[in-house]
Amino acid sequence: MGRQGRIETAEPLADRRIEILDAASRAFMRQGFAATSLDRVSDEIGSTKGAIYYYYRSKSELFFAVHRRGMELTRAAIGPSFEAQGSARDRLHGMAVAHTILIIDHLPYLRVIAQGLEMHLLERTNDSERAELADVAALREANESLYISVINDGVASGEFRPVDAKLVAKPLLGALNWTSRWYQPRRGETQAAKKQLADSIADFVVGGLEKKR
Amino acid sequence: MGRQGRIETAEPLADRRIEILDAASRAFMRQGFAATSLDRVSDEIGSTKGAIYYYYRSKSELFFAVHRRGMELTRAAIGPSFEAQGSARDRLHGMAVAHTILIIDHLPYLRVIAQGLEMHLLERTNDSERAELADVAALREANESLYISVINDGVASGEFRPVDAKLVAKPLLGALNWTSRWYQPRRGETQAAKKQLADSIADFVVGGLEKKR
DNA sequence: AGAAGTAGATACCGAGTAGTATGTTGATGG
DNA sequence: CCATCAACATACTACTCGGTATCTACTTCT
Repeated sequence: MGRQGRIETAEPLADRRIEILDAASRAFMRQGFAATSLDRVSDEIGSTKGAIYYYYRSKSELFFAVHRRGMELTRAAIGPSFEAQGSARDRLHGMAVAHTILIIDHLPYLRVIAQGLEMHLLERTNDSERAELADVAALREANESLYISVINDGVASGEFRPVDAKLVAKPLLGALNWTSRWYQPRRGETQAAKKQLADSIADFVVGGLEKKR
Repeated sequence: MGRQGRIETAEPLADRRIEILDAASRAFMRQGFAATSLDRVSDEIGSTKGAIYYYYRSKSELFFAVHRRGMELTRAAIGPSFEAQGSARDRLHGMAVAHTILIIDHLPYLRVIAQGLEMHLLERTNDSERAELADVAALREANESLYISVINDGVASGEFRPVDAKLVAKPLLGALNWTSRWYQPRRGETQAAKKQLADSIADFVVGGLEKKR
């Protein structure tokens, strides 16, 4: 078969597209969407705006692509623990640990998606942008629904207090996502140190649901 | 005594300044700092840029003023429960409830401060702005330290698990602040409904600290 | 070698906007 | 009733930045 000249249906994002996304995520993380110029994004990879516009049709499309990738990374990180066998408590704990370590390891993407899609994008926007926005929002909700589901499992099994899962998922995700706001990368931080941090946070969110007695 | 002609030493922010701040907080909430033009802020009060520049020297100064007011509102909201007599558990619960209700009732300010001072303001900034930024950051830390303090009280009294208070305060505040991101004002929401929501969230964060046993 | 496509670079335009300089109006005090 | 000042409004400037139109170097296929 040799090399594939065709694009796979899964379309694994060409290297250059990822390089641009990485640069964009760093720039958006530091300055936010509105304050980031495409010139600065392209500077980040020693290139010019032309390179970006070759791969993305607009600034918003680039922004959405960063969000999409962040959501997909999140889904990939928490999925395994969600699907694992075991108690709801352990599954949730695993999800929270994986989520937190993901934030540490991919801070730019995760901080950008934690900032949220700024709302002015919702206002004056064309159809294709509106569709992409709905799409990204769906990915976000899909990830949230994994948490809701495991919370409900824990309530059903009696491991957790009887809570409104949809409601409690909000502060739970807040506790996790907040990490992207305060965490500052430490040079040479060991994997064990990351794990310890993630465990602390996971203990906190799981504890918020467990029965007392 | 009649009406006071003098400004109090505490300088309770003249009405017009608050009106401008309210408008600015709404605009910044919707569009973020960079994407909000001062023309739009002044439109919000049926005025023009001139009015804003009469009271504030720059867009950043206005932004800082919104932050400052948000921090002060927060401090005023959580202070009483913090200083109350009683168990650490109850004090923390009271702080979390008050904090959440504050978010609901003053969403624009609280969402703006939850978004954080965008970092590009830190970069190319003059001395006075740098000073204001440090000032607002100090207010934020002061509020956080109230939470840290009550967590430590609970650990000392044995009510809470032995945790690193400074670390655990992060997800705790994340759980609370996140409310400003997902909460959408409900017309005619009763005080009881607000309280119920706030209780759920407070239960969650307190539960994250209590001993299971 | 030539043709055609790929992967950008460069130059430019028009819209939006922070900040400023100056004009205007109503109230106040003498 | 005039001068002054507070509280803005208006007009303008300088600059940034998204988007586009055009140009160029390199590669691949024939």
